[in-house]
Amino acid sequence: MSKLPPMSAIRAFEAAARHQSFTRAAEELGMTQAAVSYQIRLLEDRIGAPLFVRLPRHVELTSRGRQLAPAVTEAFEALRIAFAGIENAVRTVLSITTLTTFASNWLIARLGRFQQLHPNIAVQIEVSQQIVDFAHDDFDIGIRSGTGDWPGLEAHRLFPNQFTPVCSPDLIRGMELREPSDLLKLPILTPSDPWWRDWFTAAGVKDIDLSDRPDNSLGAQQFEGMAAMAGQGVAMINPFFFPADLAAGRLVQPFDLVVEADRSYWLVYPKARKRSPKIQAFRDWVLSEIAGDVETTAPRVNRAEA
Amino acid sequence: MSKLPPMSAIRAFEAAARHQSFTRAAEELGMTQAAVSYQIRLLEDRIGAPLFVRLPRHVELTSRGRQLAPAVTEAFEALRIAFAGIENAVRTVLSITTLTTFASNWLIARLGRFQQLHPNIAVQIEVSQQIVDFAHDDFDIGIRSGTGDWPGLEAHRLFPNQFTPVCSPDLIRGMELREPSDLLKLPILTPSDPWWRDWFTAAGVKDIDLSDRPDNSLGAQQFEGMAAMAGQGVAMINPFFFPADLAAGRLVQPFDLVVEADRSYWLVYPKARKRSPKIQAFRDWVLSEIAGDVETTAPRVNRAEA
DNA sequence: CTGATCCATAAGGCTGCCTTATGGCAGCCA
DNA sequence: TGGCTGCCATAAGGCAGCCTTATGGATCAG
Repeated sequence: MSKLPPMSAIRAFEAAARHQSFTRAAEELGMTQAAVSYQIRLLEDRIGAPLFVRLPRHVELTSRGRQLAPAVTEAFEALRIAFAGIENAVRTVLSITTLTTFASNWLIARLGRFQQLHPNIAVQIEVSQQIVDFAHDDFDIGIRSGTGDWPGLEAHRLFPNQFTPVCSPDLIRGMELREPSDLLKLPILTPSDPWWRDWFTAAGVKDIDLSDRPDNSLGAQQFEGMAAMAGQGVAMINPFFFPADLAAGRLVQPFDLVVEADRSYWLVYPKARKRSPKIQAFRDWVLSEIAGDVETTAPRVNRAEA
Repeated sequence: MSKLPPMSAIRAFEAAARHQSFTRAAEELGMTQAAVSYQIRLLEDRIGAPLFVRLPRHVELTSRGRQLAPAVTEAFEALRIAFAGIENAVRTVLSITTLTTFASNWLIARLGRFQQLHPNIAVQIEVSQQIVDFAHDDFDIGIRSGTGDWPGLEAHRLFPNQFTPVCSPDLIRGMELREPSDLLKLPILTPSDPWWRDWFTAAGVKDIDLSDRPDNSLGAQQFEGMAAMAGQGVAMINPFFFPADLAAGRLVQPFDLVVEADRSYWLVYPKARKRSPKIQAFRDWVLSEIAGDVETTAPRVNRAEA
């Protein structure tokens, strides 16, 4: 394969051929006329034949120049289109990899507001339970659970991974719930969830056995919460997923006790891409949404056992 | 029009994408792996998104890289083809602009030998009476008449522009030609040629009048010479155009007197292209052909009046 | 004849790019 | 398991390629 002449020279030629003018080409390329003249001279020396005929006050392509110019311009046009496409995609497509829980319980319902704020950003969401490696997969933003120490990643804490039982106020109206164990009198939604055991343990109720209770396994906390609001029972949920319902009283916490894992939800992205406008836009939006959320009451927190 | 990223970076990307390896790309481009890494980093920063995923022991294109690579490779392939075509044409096509006389009386008949010597060089001949400006028209070599002082052009003197009467030996067999004026007893081919007047003047024969003689105006000296060889009369020709015929005696010079203009035939080409192999080949061939020609006798020369 | 325009050329400086050197990482092989 | 190897990242440093500035020539417009 014959080696190409220096790219900068080809580029100068392409612009000069299009404009039929070194001066105009220099303007387009953001350099001086002398530089274009130099580059084209370079290319002509390399090829071994003149590409431009120098006439007073203008230049014309020689026959060889005319032979070369269309192909070169075409190639550059293809490059321009390709890079414009990429740059456009980079600017307007925001790809997010997120945990299922965060997607279904928080993100999906609010994404519309983000899109209204930034109608020119198209959001692509990939839901995945395993933490993706930004070095392996090319995502802009990730939502993940952990302790926040990922090297090379900028991490913003969203909210803790914590749980507390909630139910509809109607379900317990007139009931006297003095102790956590009183909850056992009520229907338990998804009793197989290990958080139930952890919560009762933290509440001082040991060795409860929920195994004989009917288990619906609704799958997403969002559904648990909805079932709870419908008065079907007590759900073990992360209150951060239901700030509005808790604030409005559609859901109530019979006990303040909240059990918290040492892992939190984090929004992360590569440190190197901190300046990307779309990343900033999404990060700022998520953080402001959450700031709005936590204007609900801050519950008492107990740390879960490892 | 969005500005393209630096060409050197695009080039590095193209090679790296093809090889799926920075090291291999560096080899192809004749630089180090570090340089390729630097250039690709540059491009990624410019675009604002990674193009390669760095994995242990190899790299892979990201989705955006995969989107970009084919278009870029295609564009470069087009450039490679275009430049290969030009370089091939420059190497193998030799374009000559030549005076009509030289073409018809000297060059055409001998060109076959040059092509045998250099079968890979295609010769393009443009015949033109006016001197072309190498700055205006893109010729490799010119044959022109003059004094040899053309700025910017390398000039090789081929032979003088000189004339002398010649005829077939049969035409004058048994005749006694003592003085130049004796030629007037013979048929004069193309008596309207001003060289006749000049020659007779140089020979001391003043005020001849050839205007009443039949004028065939054969047009090319080659035809004049052929007519003379056929015994049809005396032709005024440049002996350098008939070295072989004069050497073999098919044409004879009744008088040694040769009239010479102050202009000669020159082979010229731009000084800047002195190193071009095809130009060297043609120049050397022409000069050696002429050196072979002038092994004929050197005639006595008189300078023509201005 | 003067000014404007466009290109060529020379001189000079700077910075962009490349090289060298080193380190990390992971697969490979014994 | 541990050394070896292949591949890439990164830092430091230097050099030359390239660009700018300045000037001149040529031509055209007015």
